[in-house]
Amino acid sequence: MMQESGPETKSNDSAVQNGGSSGNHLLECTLRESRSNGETPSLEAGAAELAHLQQHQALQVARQLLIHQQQVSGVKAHKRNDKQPSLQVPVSVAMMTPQVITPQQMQQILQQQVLTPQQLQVLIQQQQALMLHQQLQEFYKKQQDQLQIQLIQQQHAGKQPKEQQQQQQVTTQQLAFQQQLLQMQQLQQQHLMTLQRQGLLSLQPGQPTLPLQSLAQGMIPTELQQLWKEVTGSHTVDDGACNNHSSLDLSTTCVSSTAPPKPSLLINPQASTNGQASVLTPKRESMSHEEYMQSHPLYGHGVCKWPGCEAVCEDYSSFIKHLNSEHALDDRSTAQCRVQMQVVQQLELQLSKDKERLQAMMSHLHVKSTEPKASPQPLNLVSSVTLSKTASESSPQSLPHTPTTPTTPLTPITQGPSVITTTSIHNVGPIRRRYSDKYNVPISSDIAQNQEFYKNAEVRPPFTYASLIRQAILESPEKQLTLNEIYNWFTRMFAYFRRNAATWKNAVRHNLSLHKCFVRVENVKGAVWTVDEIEFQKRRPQKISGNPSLIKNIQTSHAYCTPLNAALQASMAENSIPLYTTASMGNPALTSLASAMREELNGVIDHATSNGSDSSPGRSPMQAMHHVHVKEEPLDPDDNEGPLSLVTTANQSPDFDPDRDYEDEPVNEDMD
DNA sequence: CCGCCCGTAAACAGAT
DNA sequence: GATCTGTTTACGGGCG
Repeated sequence: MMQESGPETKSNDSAVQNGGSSGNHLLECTLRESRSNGETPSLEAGAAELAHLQQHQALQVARQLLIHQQQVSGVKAHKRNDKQPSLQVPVSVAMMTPQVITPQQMQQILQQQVLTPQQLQVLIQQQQALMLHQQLQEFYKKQQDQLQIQLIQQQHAGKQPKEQQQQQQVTTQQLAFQQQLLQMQQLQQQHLMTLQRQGLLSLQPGQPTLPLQSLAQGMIPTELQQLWKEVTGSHTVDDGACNNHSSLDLSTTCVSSTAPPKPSLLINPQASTNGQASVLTPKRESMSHEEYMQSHPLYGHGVCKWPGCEAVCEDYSSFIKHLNSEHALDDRSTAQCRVQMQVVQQLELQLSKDKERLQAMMSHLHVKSTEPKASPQPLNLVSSVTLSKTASESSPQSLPHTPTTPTTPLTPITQGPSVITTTSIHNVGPIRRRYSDKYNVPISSDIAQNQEFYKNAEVRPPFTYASLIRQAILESPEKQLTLNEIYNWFTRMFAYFRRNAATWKNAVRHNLSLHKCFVRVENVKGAVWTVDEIEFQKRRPQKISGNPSLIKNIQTSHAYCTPLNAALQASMAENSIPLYTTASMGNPALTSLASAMREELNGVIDHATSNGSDSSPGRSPMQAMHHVHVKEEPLDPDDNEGPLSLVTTANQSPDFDPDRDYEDEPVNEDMD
């Protein structure tokens, strides 16, 4: 791991001359930056100076809020790098440099493999936040310039008039400034709110300050509160320990932080006078021990945060009193606690699912995660995901990755996000039929479109051996292959066939012999196999082509033909969690999370009316999947044409080493 | 229930 | 003799 945050921070520190040794580096830096950007060094007019000071203070407060969101993960990781080493470096890099990372830089980071999936996610989110921040700063700068121009104009033009006039003018100016300040603040608040709603703030894995309650309060209060009321009937009772633990568990699970839970980012600076929030602000040092101890995860904004309670408690002691009286240990609170645990479990599950997804995505991009993987033996994607009937105990370790990831990536990253978002996911349908034969092109187009996916994810292709063999032969220049060449095609094209060689090779031979469509042709140097297309077309009578119900045979039998999204979808479905996609970046539909929890708790799946969205091609892959899952859309045999944008290189990627001895991997390797 | 398809396992034989 | 190649049989699951 590279440790770039150190020098970066130091340079910033040394540059700060204005006595701001409070450790608030980012704030200082940002302010310094803004100052150096457009600020006239000296404004002599007293009133104007005052106004400017006010403006600056307001800006400072506003910026503080903005910067805070970056600080939370960045600085904290920096300060407690002993606790969060994994998050420290890249995040700090991103945070210390108030710039949006260029695609090249991002790619470099990816290629250097310094990012864990969590870090990557954090980074992306922070980049978005940063971009917003930059836009805001531009706006502020303009505003500042405008203000300064006005100030200077006032200064120069106001020399001659009477003092009274001047004062009046100053007052007017002040009012105007204040209005502008207010406007800016409001704008900033709006941005913050937007960020928050989009989950960019509170869903950051690196942000240790937003446990579930914060989510509930800050994000979708009505949803969650109502959910609680629906589930629990009403509210009351318990000592809060259980709930507390659940939330803490969640937070620690998510971000490995021991920081006490705190309410979500406070928009209103006034609200920061509430003791809890001070942890997030530069005032933290000044917070007394007593105040700190009064930061109860169930208490915030003068309200009891026990789910469904919302009782107003004037102070901490009254809250404690309320807690002990209303939320004492009894059946109801125990039940609530259980529900809360379920909520937390679902969130954790969701997290692990997203981690898996990220892993698969990164695998697809040939990016090896630096995240430590405890399991030495490569776990099949399918086995780890699809077979997750016991997904609740699926550990993040069982993440799918490709141990046989080719050593020479063919710059797949340059293909951009469209590779992963649209194609692989859409085309590799959840309830994938085994494309055999008759469906004309699907197999070739599917393989071509998902080439990278199949090459790197150990997912069984949803085709029969016969179809695959035929495809291999037809892809060859002379439409003929030796058995060994067929083997090589399998291992080259599909990561899945780099294991259990004895099994699938036997199957290949079996199929070659069994099906009349495969014709063995004696050659000078041995024998080659060709395809008798007529026989091949004869193989399957017409009945299949019009029968889409075959599509389930894989999922229901061995569940090995379901590629990534299918697996995830299945896994999510099994756990009644709809996928909210973080891959779509920007709108992780939190309402769906709430509805997911509701479903989980009620044991009812009723998504059909969730958004009433039709199956427009513009929907996200996950939405599409969800749609499929919910409505059991019959799969059109031609459905794989979809909004595909992945056009992987038609030529075969040389990222597979045919000399490598894939076939000698022990068969029992996956017998775990 | 039957027949078909498919995947898997395995026995066997011939060639290298 | 070991391995590869090719054939054949058997079995079980899914599905119509």
